[in-house]
Amino acid sequence: MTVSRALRGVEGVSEPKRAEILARAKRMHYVPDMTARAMTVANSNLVGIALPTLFNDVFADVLSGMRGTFRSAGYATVVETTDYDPVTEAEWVERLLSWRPAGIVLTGFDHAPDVRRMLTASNVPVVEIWDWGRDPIDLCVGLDHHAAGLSLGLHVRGLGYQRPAFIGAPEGRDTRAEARIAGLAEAFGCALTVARPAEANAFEAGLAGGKTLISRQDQPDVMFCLNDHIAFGALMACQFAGLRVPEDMGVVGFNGLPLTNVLPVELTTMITPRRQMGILAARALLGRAHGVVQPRQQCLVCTLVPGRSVSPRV
Amino acid sequence: MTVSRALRGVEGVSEPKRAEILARAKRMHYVPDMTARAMTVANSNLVGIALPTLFNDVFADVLSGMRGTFRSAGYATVVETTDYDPVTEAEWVERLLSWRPAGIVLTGFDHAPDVRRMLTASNVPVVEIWDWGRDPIDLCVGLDHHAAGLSLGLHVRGLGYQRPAFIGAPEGRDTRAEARIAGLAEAFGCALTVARPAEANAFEAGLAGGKTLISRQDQPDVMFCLNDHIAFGALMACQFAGLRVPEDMGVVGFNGLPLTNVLPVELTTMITPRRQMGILAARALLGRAHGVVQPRQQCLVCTLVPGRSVSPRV
DNA sequence: CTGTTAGCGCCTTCAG
DNA sequence: CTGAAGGCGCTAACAG
Repeated sequence: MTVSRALRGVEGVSEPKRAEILARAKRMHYVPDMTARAMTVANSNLVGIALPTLFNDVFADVLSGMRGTFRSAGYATVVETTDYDPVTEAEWVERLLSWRPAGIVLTGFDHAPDVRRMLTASNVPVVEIWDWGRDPIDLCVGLDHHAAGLSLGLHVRGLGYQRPAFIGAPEGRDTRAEARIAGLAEAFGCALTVARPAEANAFEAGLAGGKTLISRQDQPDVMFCLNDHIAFGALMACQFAGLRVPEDMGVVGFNGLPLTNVLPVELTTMITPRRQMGILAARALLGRAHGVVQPRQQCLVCTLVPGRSVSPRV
Repeated sequence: MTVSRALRGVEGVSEPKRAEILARAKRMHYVPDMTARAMTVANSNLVGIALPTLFNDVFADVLSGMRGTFRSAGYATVVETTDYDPVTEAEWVERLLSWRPAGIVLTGFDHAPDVRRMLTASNVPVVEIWDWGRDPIDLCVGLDHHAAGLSLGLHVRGLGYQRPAFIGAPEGRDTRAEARIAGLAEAFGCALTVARPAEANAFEAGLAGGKTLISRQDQPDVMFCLNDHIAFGALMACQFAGLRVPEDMGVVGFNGLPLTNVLPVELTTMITPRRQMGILAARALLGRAHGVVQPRQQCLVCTLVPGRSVSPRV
């Protein structure tokens, strides 16, 4: 018992004894058993995180922020990628719950029906990230994608563009895109032509989507892209088609990744506070786990970055 | 006890009873407690994976392959990123061991001194990936980076290039680069000019490194890059400097990412079997955990992809 | 096929 | 400040 106290750094052990215990533990390479500890305290220091994908650096940034915060608070993180599939997510949540996690982070609001029930029943703190504005299971730290679309749309429309198009992901794979498209449509006062290339890789999807849109009868004059990777592919599609950017075609990205600092044409995009979102989500979860009342929803601001990939129309 | 057997799907429960148990468990939202199970069997179904980074899609590919294999075998994965820091890795290994993992995957051979001792003492199966050819802790599934460098070097030298340079990561951040550089040097029979830009982001590092090399007195005639992202940055540096690729400057990447299918100049690169490496590493670990004897080292082959970013010199 | 016994390693509670 | 008792939820081993 004294050993347990000493190793945990709890009050109530004399200094000499504590020192001796620590020394011996080190000498015999003693490793405490977290599974046993988790069982007695009925609550581990594990946090589960479900992200749609780790490709393209976007959620890798979010994760990086979260992980740093959790780690310095002494929590271990278990990451799963769902590939935007609610069923995968639900299965993972179920398995994760059996580990008695201290908290769970999910991406977006689109979950399998069971998930909400399982989570509320389990009474584990939950944070939903990235999306914002709908009814969260517990807490939410995200972005207003509709507002982001609206803001981008107003900026670009103000430059004189009139025939907006959107390059996104395959149907149902990312509902944030729908909110963004709605915001853009509101800004332009018209529906957008939407390309949903099937390519799994974002660069290739951008290239394919760009080609599709360029070859349309009613060629758009600006292509909004789901993310910067797709925007790069779209830029290349313009180049291959002999279209000048921004004179013949505008291109707009999303996320403000470092990639955009290296492109041949300075990309108009919107910086998403990914790392900060991770940090705030982690803090919210930790606060919640420690019984501190948290705001139910936090909406982070995005920053428009005007580049040369759109310019005033004549 | 019968419940335990039924829920685990073990032999020796009558069909009606099993059905009833499953139904009741479902109805009452019963979730088995993995911490308790892990404690009794003294071995969880958790696999720990340490990767240097999840940015740039390279290790995300490896991870994707591993995860699929582990998942279908019923194992959960815990991923940590070390940012190429052996100390971070060591701390993580220590924490992980307290969860009694079924296995551990590490990247490369450069570990803190403690790590090897802790792992051999713990008797947990270990696979080291990505690198190859040194003395593994337990098992190894990787690439021969020296051979890859040699092969790329011979190809490019055969085209008539004579002044090779390399754009890599900051000192000590990636020892695989050293092996690759050595292979290149062997192919060219001369030392390479090496740029180690400090930029954290690979695209920006490539741009900065390319600029540095281009502005040198003894300008190289070909730039080998640590990875395709850096190669893209280097391509942009050439474009900004008014150098034609491949006429004035050759550029060579590494990894064969989808990105290379979208570049303005078809990039000469080397495909690394990342996903396959993940799958094989996972299989090796699972086999080991089930007592099947595994080859101590597996070396996967890379595939040279000749592109137009280097061409025969006149 | 079903159930009983015992113990995994730790921590809460309560006595010295 | 230190230790003894008991139990967390599960399963291996052993009866019935």
